[in-house]
Amino acid sequence: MRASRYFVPTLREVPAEAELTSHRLLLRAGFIRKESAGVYVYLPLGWRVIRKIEQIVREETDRIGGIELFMPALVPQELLDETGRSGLDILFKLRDRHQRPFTLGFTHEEIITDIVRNFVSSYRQMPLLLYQIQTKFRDEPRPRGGVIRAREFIMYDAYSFDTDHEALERVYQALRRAYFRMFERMGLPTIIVDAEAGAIGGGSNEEYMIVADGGEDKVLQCDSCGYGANAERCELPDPALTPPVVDAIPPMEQVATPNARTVEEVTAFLNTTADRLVKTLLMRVDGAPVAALVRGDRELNPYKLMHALDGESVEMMDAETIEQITKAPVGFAGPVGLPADLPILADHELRGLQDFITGANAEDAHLVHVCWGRDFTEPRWADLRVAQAGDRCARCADGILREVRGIEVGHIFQLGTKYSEAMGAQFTDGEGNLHPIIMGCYGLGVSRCLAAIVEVHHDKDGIRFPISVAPFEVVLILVNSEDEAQRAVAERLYEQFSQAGFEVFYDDRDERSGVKFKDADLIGIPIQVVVGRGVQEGQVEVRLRADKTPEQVPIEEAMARVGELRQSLYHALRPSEG
RNA sequence: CGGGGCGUGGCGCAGUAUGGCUAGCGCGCCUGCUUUGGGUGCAGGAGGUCCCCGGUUCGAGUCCGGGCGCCCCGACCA
Repeated sequence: MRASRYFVPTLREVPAEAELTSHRLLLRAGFIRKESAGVYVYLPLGWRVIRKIEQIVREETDRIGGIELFMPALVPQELLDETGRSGLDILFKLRDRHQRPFTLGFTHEEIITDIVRNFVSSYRQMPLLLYQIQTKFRDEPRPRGGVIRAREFIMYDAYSFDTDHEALERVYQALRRAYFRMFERMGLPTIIVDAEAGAIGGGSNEEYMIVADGGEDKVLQCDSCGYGANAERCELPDPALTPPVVDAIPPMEQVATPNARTVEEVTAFLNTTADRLVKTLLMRVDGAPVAALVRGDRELNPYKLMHALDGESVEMMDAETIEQITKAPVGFAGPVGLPADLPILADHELRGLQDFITGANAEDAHLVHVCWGRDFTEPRWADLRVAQAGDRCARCADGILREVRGIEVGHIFQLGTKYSEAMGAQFTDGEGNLHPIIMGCYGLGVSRCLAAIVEVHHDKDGIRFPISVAPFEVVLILVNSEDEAQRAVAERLYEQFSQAGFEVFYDDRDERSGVKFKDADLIGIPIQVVVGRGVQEGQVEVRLRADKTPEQVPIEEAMARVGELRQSLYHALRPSEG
């Protein structure tokens, strides 16, 4: 491709809207352009990268027997009604001329299940692994970081259909390995972590994370066994604390704490520390009220509460109900004197704590010297609090968790029968009995990968693309476009490289060399061939974007040398397993 | 949804407090000359509903009211 006839709108100055490195570079290098909040144009260079990512994902899925199809972006709302997802607040909704409601596809479990329930009815038709690469629409509350979190984005989504859980486990593991291969080929170093399923639901699921400061997710990782989990999921071990002896503890007493509601206010007023305090959070799990207790300096993980009760949804209780149940304004709830039928769960860390302070269920009052077992029924113990850096690992004896930021680039789920049961997708087994199909789903953010790649591979001058996903493999820079000798050599090399099947971007523009060098570095094409004054001695310069150490090469050997470099760059990105 | 910030040629910004003539600057763009190994220099030029609507005023980019859009932090998140 000749730069003089291509479309690369690079910018010298960074648009004020961009904060994140990858966002700034993608805008400056002319890869993307914002159309609206979270809505982007992929300009020619950006689109080439997207297509390379797609191709890698295709190859790796096809390799394990995946079959590509393409589903509509317009999803009839009644399909989502079947699974109860039509009310999600992130849906873009619209109506056709007959007022029939539609949703723009935010993920495609319902569509694929609809297809499968109509065409798959026998165990002989499975296993089946279908996938697509398509635009997804989600009306995110807060789009962020360019294409990191967009409202319209490109996603790969695969769906597996099997007759039993062993087969699901097999295909899940196959995808799990295929994902690692995909990310390695893109030059993305990922870690895999346990995760929450969110609105997808189903059974076990894992996320692929790129460790990067710009990441949105908090990830905890064990320094010893490597166990990793999204902070919203991360298990903590039961510290198995021995309860203190209650005999010597003074009787429970109510003290006035005027206007002291928050942990900070109460501890300041009573001149104590937050770890002497027990927070009582009133929640609803599947709509049913429940009280959750965590130490004053800890944070409740609502998902853990939900899982402890085998629930499917969790929310904070509204203020009105709280006041009804505690007979006090919000901020003074405590476990003592709550209705007998209200379940109370406590974080197992609290087992080692007696003689604590807690809300009195009365306005402007707290209780001190409170003991469970003595002053209220012993609660049910569970892992309820949010994990944080420094906590012990739940999976090994002596590991300590550390915290990193991560960009979620993939998420794989064992769905089980959640969708097949809701939508009546059944098959007949060898004995003629009907069963719900066992499903899995597997998502990968294609456009988010573009941002993640830049987030990982850049320096002060611009992007440094791994060759596998670079918009072009080689940039050919004609230093002085007025110099006939240089131009002749560059034209000849361009011709040869193109003939030989290299993806070459030939900067033949009538610009000063500085402009071309700056642009080449910004755009990040991995191999640079500079045709400059060296042509007088019959030489051109070959160098890598990554280190820019120049190498003088005779013109007639340039292509062979570039070929070697190209091969070694691809070689470095070959997948290590599977 | 809560908090903060912003909206002026393609990009980055000044001007707004204290209303006043043809709305400025840098980059980019066009023309000519110049320069040609890291965003050259000089000269000339084009390009603007000052986010929108309404109001106050002799006069509004600037003041008042309402709305819209965008960014960041948090909540949320597939």
